[in-house]
Formats: sequence, structure tokens, C-alpha cells
Amino acid sequence: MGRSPCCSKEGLNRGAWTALEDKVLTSYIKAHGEGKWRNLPKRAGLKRCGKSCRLRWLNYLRPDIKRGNISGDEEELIIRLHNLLGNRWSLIAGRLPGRTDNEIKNYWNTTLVKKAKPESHSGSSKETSPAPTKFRPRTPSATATQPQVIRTKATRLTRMLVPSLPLLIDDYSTTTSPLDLRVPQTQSVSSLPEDAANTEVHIQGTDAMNFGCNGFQAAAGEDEDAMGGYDIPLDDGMLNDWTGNDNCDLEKYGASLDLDSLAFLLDSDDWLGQENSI
DNA sequence: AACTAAGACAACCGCTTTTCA
DNA sequence: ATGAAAAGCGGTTGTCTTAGT
Repeated sequence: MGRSPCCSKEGLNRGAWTALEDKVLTSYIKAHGEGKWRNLPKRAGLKRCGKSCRLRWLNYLRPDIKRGNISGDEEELIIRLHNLLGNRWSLIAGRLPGRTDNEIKNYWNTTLVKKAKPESHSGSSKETSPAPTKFRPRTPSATATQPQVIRTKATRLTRMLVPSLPLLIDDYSTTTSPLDLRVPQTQSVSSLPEDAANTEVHIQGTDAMNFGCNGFQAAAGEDEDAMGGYDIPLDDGMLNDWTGNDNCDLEKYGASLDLDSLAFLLDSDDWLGQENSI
């Protein structure tokens, strides 16, 4: 249909990259920086699609990438993040420095899916992103017991919703799920109504990890009204942090969730067992 | 030694989202 | 406000390697 191809495929190299191509691409990006992928091949003298160049750079040539030897901790974190996020590989990769989404995806599909399956039911985020064909559950009933995984599709939020249920919990171990994040009593948040100081925050319909960065539940779209609660405009800083990818300052908002470590995910022994209660 | 199946992973494809003129 | 281009993402496929027979 109407969609034009990302590039003309005539005369382009395909398949595995050669050392020379890698060198050319690396040199070009070092000299000119990333971006402009569509024009890059022509400028660099590569007979490759821009998309292919981007993928090669992001997944293999970037200097900060560490390959292979995924540690036990990383493996465990991947499993837990997958339970939390589903097949949001880029988000998962974002919590594992030096790892790429493609690597994690492959590692999951070849190794972890077997380990995680008994407990997690694959944690597939939803019907639209099932496990790859060869690992797909054989029976449709498998989906019936799948945990409800947070839809983590990045959604820019302009408002946040803090439900009005007051709770007095600041200990993750007592929460009903790892997604129940508590705003500590001691925190001071200018935009919070006074009586919302101890407010249970549910993640719903948005990127849970991004949420974690901002420290509050951000109600996306139609969920907003259904929740009932405090409707709070997000300030600029929170909006700037909305992707949760870097430098987000949780302390600023008084939340104790640390995206670097996500320690609570690793420390919560019963986390895998709790997922079904989400 | 030859063949086959399974594992592992690089790369591609098509769609969605974001950016920008 | 809108549409096209660019970038990003996740699913899938292709190919190479390794283990088993």
C-alpha cells in the first residue's frame, strides 16, 4: 500500500556485515555523529540501508556495548523486568547498561523463556506481542492464566493521577505487588494535596518504569476518570523525565525507587509469586 | 564421517511514534 | 494543524555453529 520503503533496496548489500563495512560505519559515526540514518549510507559510502546501519551501530558497534556473558544478576533482572513490562525489550535493555534490546530479546527467546515459563507464563505483554512462533504456547488456554502485564507503551503524559485512597505503607515487602509504590510520609510534594501525603500509587496504563522515574502514577487517557482521585498537572521537570531513561531524580519527588538498581525487584523474593495478583 | 536437529544470534521487515517543516 | 520524513520498536527469519545419532 501507500507506504514507501525506507530506502531503495537495489544494489544494496544485505546479510552479515563485513569488517570493512563495520570500520567504515564506525569511522563515519565517530566523525559525524549519530543520526540522519537515511542519508548516512550514501555519505559514508556504504551500500546498506540506513536502517541497517542504525541497527548495526546500536547493537554491535557502539563503544559502550558489552556483549555476551550475561550474569546471573542480569538474567534475574531480565526475567523480573519481563514479568513487569512484557516484551518491551528496549525498556528492559534500558535498565541493563551496555545491553541492547536485540541481545536481550534473543537471550530471552533462546534461554530465559524456558526458565521463566513455569512461573511467569512467559509474561507476554498482551495478545499482540506473543512469544516467537517456535516458543508460543501450544494451547490457547495458556493466555487465560497470564498475568496482567502493564502496558508500557510510552505515552507522553501531561497529567498525573493520585488516587484518593490513603495508605500508610512504605515497605515494599508488604505491598501486594511490586507496582504498588508508596509515597513516603516524609516526602514533600508541592503539587500534592495535603491529604494525599500517604497515597498509594498504582501504575496503570502507562510505562511502569517511566512511572517509577517520576515517582507518581501518571494516569493515561481513559483511565484517568475511572480511577477517581487527585488530578495533578505535571510540572516541567517531571515531563522532561517522562521517558525515565536517564538522570531522572527520584529523590526530587521523594520516591525511593532507583532505576539503576531496581533493587527491589531483585530483593523481593516473592515477586514472581505476586505477579498474578496484579 | 555424514547427516540432522536444536541452539544461538545477527539481520531484516513492517508497523508505530516522534520530529520537524 | 498537518503531512512527510526520520527514528524507534518488536516480531520474525536466515544462517551459522554445535551436539547428538
